[in-house]
Amino acid sequence: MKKEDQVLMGFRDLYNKIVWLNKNKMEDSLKGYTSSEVHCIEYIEKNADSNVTKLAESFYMTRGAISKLTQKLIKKGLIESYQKSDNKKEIYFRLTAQGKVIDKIHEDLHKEFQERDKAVFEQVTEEQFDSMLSFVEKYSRHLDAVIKKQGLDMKSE
Amino acid sequence: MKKEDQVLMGFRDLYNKIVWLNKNKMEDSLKGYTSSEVHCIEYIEKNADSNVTKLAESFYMTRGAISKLTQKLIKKGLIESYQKSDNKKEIYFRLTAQGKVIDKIHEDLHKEFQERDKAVFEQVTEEQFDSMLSFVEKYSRHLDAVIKKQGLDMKSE
DNA sequence: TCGACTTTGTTTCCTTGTCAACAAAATGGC
DNA sequence: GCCATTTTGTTGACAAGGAAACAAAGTCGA
Repeated sequence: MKKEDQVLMGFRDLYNKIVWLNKNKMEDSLKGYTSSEVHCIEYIEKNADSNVTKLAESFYMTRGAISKLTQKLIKKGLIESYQKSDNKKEIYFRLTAQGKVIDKIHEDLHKEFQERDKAVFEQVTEEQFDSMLSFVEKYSRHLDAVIKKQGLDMKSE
Repeated sequence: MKKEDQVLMGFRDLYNKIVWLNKNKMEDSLKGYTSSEVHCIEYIEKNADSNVTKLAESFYMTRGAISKLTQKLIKKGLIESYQKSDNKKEIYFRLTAQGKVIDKIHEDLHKEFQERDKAVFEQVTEEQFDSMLSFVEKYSRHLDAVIKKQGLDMKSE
């Protein structure tokens, strides 16, 4: 097998493992909240004026799904929506006090994960970090270009 | 932000992007087949005597989900099940001729993806490949240990 | 060998997300 | 300014996957 395949498959397996493990741990610690809900809360806290469309693009999900998710979070009292005086279409979100509590717990959990994996990262040299970061950025930019090109292609079909 | 966070978030975003892009392309080329179905076919072709449990573990999905998925693939005539004379419990899968056709198309598509991303991988040195592979392997083994430990912990609860 | 425990696959109910159609607001060319 | 187009968020029908309960087969210690 080619090394690029090994890398991609290795990443896939590693990523799935991390997601599975952290999801289990999180839904165990934050009972009553799914990992989707918590990630949504995290994003809203970190990004001012986030709305359905931005959340959907960031999570590679449909607007429909995000719309339902945010409505649920509003019903649960974790986020609230607001609008700006010069735009009656876009609807933005921010955390409520209760939402901030959840975000804080999630943040602590995140630190716990870091602690759990510290041994692995301690072995990584600065050069390795930079090398991986540069790879990720290059690849990501490349795919953005592909997506952009494809977007144009789709219109012409 | 710490570099380890940058790396992890970079990988997460990159991975989501790849999955989204390839999924779209695949379900466009292989109309009538979802990416889950195709991945299931791929796994069965590559792993002799695969069964529901092995598929579930490999995909980090429940056995229930895989059970339904394989039943659908059997109905579609893409895979068939068989048993061994000394075990009346385990049920294995293999591809039918039609399944192999789909697998072949998927394989070609995979080569197309490689071609699409060739430019990125050409810039990666042998050392970078090895460094990333070693990181992935170390991290993966570390998480396996965590999962194993957690498994024991759960029993004791 | 027998009975308790484990493993394997299936089923039912429920949640989550997609798809496609839609309404309302914003935008842009003329 | 007006009308066609685009953007934004929502909805309902549907499909995919998870959780839990289950039956049937296998395993293993006494």
